[in-house]
Amino acid sequence: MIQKRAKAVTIKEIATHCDVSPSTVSLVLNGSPKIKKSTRDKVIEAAAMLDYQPNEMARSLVSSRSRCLSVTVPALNHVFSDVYFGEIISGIYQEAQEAGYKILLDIAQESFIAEKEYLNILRNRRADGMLYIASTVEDRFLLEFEEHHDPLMLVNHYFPDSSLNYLSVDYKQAARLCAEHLMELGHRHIGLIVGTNTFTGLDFRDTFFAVCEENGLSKTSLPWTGCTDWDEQDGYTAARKLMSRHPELTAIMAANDRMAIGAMRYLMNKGLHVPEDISVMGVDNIPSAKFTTPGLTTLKMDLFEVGRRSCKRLLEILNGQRTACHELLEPHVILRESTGPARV
Amino acid sequence: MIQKRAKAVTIKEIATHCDVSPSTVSLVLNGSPKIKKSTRDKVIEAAAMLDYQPNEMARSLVSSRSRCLSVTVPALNHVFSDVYFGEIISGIYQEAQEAGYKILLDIAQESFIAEKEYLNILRNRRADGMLYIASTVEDRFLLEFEEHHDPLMLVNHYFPDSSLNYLSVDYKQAARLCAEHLMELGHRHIGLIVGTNTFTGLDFRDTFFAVCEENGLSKTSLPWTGCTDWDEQDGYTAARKLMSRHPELTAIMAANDRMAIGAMRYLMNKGLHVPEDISVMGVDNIPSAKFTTPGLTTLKMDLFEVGRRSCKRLLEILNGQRTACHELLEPHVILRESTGPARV
DNA sequence: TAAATAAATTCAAACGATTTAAACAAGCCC
DNA sequence: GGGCTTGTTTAAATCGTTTGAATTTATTTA
Repeated sequence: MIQKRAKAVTIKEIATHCDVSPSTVSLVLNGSPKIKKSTRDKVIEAAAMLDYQPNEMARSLVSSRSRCLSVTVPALNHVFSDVYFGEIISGIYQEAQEAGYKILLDIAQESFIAEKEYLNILRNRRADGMLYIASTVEDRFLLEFEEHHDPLMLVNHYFPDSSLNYLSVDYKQAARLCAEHLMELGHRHIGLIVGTNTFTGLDFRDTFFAVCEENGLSKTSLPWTGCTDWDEQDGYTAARKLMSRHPELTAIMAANDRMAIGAMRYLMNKGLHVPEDISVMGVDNIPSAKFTTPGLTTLKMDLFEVGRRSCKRLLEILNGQRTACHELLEPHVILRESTGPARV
Repeated sequence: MIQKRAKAVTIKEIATHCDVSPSTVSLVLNGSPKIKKSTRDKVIEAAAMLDYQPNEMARSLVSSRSRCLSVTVPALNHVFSDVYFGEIISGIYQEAQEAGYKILLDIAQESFIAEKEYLNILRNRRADGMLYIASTVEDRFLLEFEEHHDPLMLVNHYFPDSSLNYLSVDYKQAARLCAEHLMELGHRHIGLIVGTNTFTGLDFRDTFFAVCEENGLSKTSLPWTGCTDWDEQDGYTAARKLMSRHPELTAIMAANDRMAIGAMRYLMNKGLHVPEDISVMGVDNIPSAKFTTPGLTTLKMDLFEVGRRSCKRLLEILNGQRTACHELLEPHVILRESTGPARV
């Protein structure tokens, strides 16, 4: 037994009330200039009085535009609890809201992929466009969008050798900034903790090593540990692994702040002082990075802006003002207390 | 110039293809038992072959159900970045997804309230029901729902003296557990940091004091500071204020973990040791509470479950299996290292 | 075999808007 | 007064489904 709702005021009722046709009401409500002022006023007043709300379903049906955007995130554990995604979604929301669009949330879990829901959301007109945040290297299904050329935007990641639209922080540049910061402080033995399940993660790793080697560090003084969850626990475990095999390390570079925080926790548990004994650097500049003890040196990626601008670009594509988007944003170093000169 | 999309396969095309009427196709696709097996198979095969996807807009229009739920959060700064909301939303998503519902995101910002968007979302059939997470005491507009009796659920908060549906952690019980834990450790001078812009926050404060006083603590040994953002910065500032006026405090109780983390940061900056010099306790058990140094003693609220169950109840209401919901969940103490015996 | 019943399918009217082309009225010119 | 504009309004088609009533076809019964 489905609960029945009080039926809403329709355009037809306004029409009856004003003694005009439904078409006239529609025209007025859509601001057509060809309706006489007196009629217009009459209709507008009636609409306000009856508290008319256009039925969005009917509207979408005839216009085949739902004024909704789908935001999809990978199926990580409690994914919305991750500030990383939160910042991006906040940015997307702001831009969408200003343009009169609603946000439809989705998680790319098994059934989502198996049943091709990622295609269907656009096909069945639930959403006009799609923003896919931070896929993993396994999300190859996204490549299907290449042939279907639906309005899709990859947010803060990309697929190498594909033509899919993306807007992302420049992770190669990020790696370069991190490497340079640590080397300037005299570090020659740096342990890297990085997620290896994203293309941006792999880019970060490869570029980080390349820049270090350019500056004369040897591969053997650059141990690293890969992981997949990108969370505090990952960082904690990775730090333990690195330190047990390489006690000579004077710095740990984590490819995001949550892992850096986990690593820092491990080091302090072991009685090491940060940064006197060992430096720790993160990436993302999440809000809590400012409130760790010591404060975390990190990279500001402005994920909010990444979200906002991705959404803006997608809307431009939907409006035909643009056909593609391949854009990178610059990160910046945020200096705090967790990095210092290498111990001698 | 709006981009035009390749028009999708409709029920009519399947009909032509199978040489039956559109009605027959619809009936088959909705699993009606009154279609002959041979016809049924023919239609199903054709639908699969043509990769048919029902147009959800058309569907919603005729059924006046959108199979969407609106999730609304208060207009805090970058609200989706807050794990508190993230956990709840994750829980809501899971339940909704299993029931075949989509999630529509909203933020209760100025325009949302001024333009009565909160009513319109349900009126214009964008969503079938609404979940409103953690309102503030100022969100009195929600009371309008009382007379309109739309399917609304307040998630992890409530409005006193209203009949609105809610499902929330029991914050009075939470306050009791916290007070008892600290007093068992011998604390007699406890500073409280709490947001005063929510009813649950006010409940927490009042109950906390009541329990302490029941156990013989005097009001003067229980200073407190109110705030509104519930974040690390709030906790940091509040701790400073408390400690400068009341250096005799041996414990600080923060009404959520983010504020506790901020407070802890302040105390450590001042050279105080937690918990030897002063204990700190939080509420929520957010993931990073486990990775602070020292680990944060807190209350597990299971916000994911709060979200999941709120959504479940709302769906029950929508399905007519239930008419109201007023439910409280029990919190539990999570012992870590940030609380210890009061210094003497 | 005709009539009555059952099963399968189709018709046609919604649902609530938008939009194009047609209708209508008024004013002007010749 | 017929023909032409110009300015307003409206009828009717459309969007893609669902659904109760009507119709067709098949099966059973008398």
